[in-house]
Amino acid sequence: MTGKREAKRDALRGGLIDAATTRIAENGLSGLRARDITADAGCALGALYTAFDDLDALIIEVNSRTLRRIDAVMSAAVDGEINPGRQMKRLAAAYLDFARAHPRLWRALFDHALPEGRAVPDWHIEDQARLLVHIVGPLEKLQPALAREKLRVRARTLFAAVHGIVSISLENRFVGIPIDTLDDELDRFIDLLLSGLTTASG
Amino acid sequence: MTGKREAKRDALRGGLIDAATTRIAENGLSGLRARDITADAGCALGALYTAFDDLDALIIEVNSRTLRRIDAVMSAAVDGEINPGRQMKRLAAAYLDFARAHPRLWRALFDHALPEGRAVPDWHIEDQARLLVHIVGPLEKLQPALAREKLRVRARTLFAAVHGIVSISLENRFVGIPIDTLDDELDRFIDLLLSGLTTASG
DNA sequence: CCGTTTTTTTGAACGCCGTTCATTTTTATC
DNA sequence: GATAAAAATGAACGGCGTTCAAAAAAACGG
Repeated sequence: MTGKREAKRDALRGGLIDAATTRIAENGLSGLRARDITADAGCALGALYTAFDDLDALIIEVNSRTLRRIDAVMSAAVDGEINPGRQMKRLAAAYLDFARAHPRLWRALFDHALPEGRAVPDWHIEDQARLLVHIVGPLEKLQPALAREKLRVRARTLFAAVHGIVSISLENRFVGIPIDTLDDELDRFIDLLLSGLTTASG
Repeated sequence: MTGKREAKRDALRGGLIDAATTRIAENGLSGLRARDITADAGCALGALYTAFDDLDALIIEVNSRTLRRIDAVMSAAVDGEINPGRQMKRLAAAYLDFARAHPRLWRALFDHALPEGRAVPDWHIEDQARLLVHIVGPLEKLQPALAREKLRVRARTLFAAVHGIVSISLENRFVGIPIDTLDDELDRFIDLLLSGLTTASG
């Protein structure tokens, strides 16, 4: 029974991730406290540091889960749609929907920054990069001439643009948009991009 | 000499804003400490709280200054250029340039969030909104049919899109772009928007 | 099963942070 | 220059992430 200890350790890690996820979803990243998480998870304060290097490492786990959830809704969004333009629109709408449904988990993805020197683990960068694959699909149908690497960069640019719109809207920066016109506004914006993508050569 | 006290108070406020600005520019918002600021400004720790409600209020002052600086470079960017499309490109380039030249001050604008309940002062919202005016100018030449309110919303959307691209690039999210291709990539993106803006009716 | 060793868990304690407030120092008034 | 009003001071407070000596649990040999 060597696996007994491993299982216990994994259960502890899972419980802590669950507790942290709930706390972030309810109070946001800035309201996250190690003492609250461990109390919710039913373990001692110090236990957190036996399961993770520090609070940042735990947050990265939560964010990784969130990215996988977004990955799933984006996959579902394009399912059954062949037209690349409409795929783009569905992807943007799915992203907006997720952000609106889980604003604090979604914000935690971008609010969390490691202290000065430390680097984000490669596997978590990979979690992020996976989202771009959804954009690359329709994009290469719209711009078949684009080379592989250019395609990745362009996909990131388009994702970033949509993210910026969703982000600044949900944060209510620069005077708020009525929330129900946001869907339309984003849809119009994708139209704008598609119009450019189909006429320009890249 | 009733104004003596006011002058001293203003000098203290100014010194603290200067010190905080330098600290943020060098170490970022997360490395900002009340004790460092007051030491740099040559006053006691408690003095900060006689000049400002709290650290957040001081940060808002720094951010307000930064917004005015961005406002200035955006004004300068369109100066002498009449073509609205080229104005758009210059505005985007100016924004990117500022962000790249002062990354930590620029990031502080978006990283700083007040604790749960508290609202951003109206005058600071106004500082933010002023940036959008620069976009509204060329945009209404490109889409004269757009109504006043729609114009403001659309300007915000375009700003947000550009901001998202700059933001995600400078933070090196989703695998980094070679930094020298970022200018090109942003320029291409504005081309895409312009192509859409001039063909679509909005 | 028990005694012994090894591993894991625990939570009091540490150092650092923003903020406060009794005290001291400076400024204003007569 | 004496007195009153205002402002500046920095030690002290409560709360935070993190550590670590001590306690508890698990593993092992007989």
